[in-house]
Amino acid sequence: MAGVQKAKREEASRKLLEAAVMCVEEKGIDSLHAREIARQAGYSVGSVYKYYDDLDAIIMQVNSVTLARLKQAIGVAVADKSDPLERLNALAFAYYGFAQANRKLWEALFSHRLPEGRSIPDEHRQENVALLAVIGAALLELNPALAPEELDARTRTCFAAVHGFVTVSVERRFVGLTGEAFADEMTFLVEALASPQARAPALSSS
Amino acid sequence: MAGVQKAKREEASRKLLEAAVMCVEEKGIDSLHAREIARQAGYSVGSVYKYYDDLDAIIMQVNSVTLARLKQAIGVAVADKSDPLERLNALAFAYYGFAQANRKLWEALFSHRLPEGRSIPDEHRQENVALLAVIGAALLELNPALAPEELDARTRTCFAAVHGFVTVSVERRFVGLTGEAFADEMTFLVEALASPQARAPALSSS
DNA sequence: ACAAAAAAATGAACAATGTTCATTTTTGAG
DNA sequence: CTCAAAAATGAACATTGTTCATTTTTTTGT
Repeated sequence: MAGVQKAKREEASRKLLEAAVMCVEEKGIDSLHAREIARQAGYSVGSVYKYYDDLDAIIMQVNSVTLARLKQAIGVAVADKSDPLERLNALAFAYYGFAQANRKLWEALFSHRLPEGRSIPDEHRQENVALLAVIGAALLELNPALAPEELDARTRTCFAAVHGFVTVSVERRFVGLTGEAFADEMTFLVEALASPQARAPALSSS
Repeated sequence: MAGVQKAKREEASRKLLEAAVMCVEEKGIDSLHAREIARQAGYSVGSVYKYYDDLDAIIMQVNSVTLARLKQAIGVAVADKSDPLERLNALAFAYYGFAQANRKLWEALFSHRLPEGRSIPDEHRQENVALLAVIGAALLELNPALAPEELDARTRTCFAAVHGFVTVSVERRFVGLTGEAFADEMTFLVEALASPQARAPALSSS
């Protein structure tokens, strides 16, 4: 019966990761503890460290799961939109909807800072690039004259601005906006960002 | 010699807070430890808990200090600008400059989530209101037709969008923009947000 | 000025948690 | 079937937040 070891390895790391995701979903990243992960997965503490270097490594994997789910949610939201502005709007609302519906996972994704030396794994960067590509494509449609570097910069700007808007809304750091006002503002933001060429010329008064 | 106790109390809580601020500045919020605060302040661990309920309480105080400094920096940057758009731009760049120059304090300000039950102290909200007032005033000048609630919502939107742009840039979560491209994008963002009335009418398609 | 009470300060102790590793249990190869 | 390799365990250690009995300092009443 060869192959049992491999199966065990895979099952263990999978179950541990699933348990970690559940922990974060339920109690937030600050309550993610090795012993609790082990307990929920049905293993002992030691096994956690057999499959993951440390808790930071697990958090990164949890964040990968979150990113995959986000990508999925966004893909669905954008799928049937042919108009680029409409697509950007759908994207922004999907982003917000995901953050709202997966608050703790989403917070973990953006609030976790890794210790001094380590940097974000390429896998994460790649996931983000995929997300940015959707924005970039829509912006280019709306704005065919943009040079590649400009498009790239603008894409990041748009993402960052919407990300900030969503963050402030979701985390309720300040008084949040009510449903309708929120939607109006989000739409305003997206339109303001999306179509710079439609703007009146800048004021000449210095 | 009455009054020694009061002086001691004040000195102790001040020194402890100063030590905490230094700890965060140097090593970041995740390395803020009660024993280290006590050591740097010249007290024992117990005294930390005599003057502050727990580390969360200290972090809040540290964040208050940061907010005060931010307010100061912004006030200076905005002081001599009479043109509202120029003022908004200066505000945004000052915000970024502060975040960049006080990275760890700034990260502590926005990455610290308090445990489930507790909420942000009114003092913090007030500090933020002061910041938002500067934005609101400029927006109103640019856009006198805005009703109070609209102005309020728009103010928060503008703050949140710039905040997001600054956050993404400062935290280098994705590839950051270089100096000049950054400044261009920031200016674009501020202008796009500031003058909605100058925009072309929304597309009627759909 | 002195003694007792109140306040300030201490640091040992406890609990929770990240992490390691010697030991035990399970699996694979010959 | 035997034994080496892998998987799994859980005791043990270090760090850290937090508490509290004890000690030191200050105030108050006489």
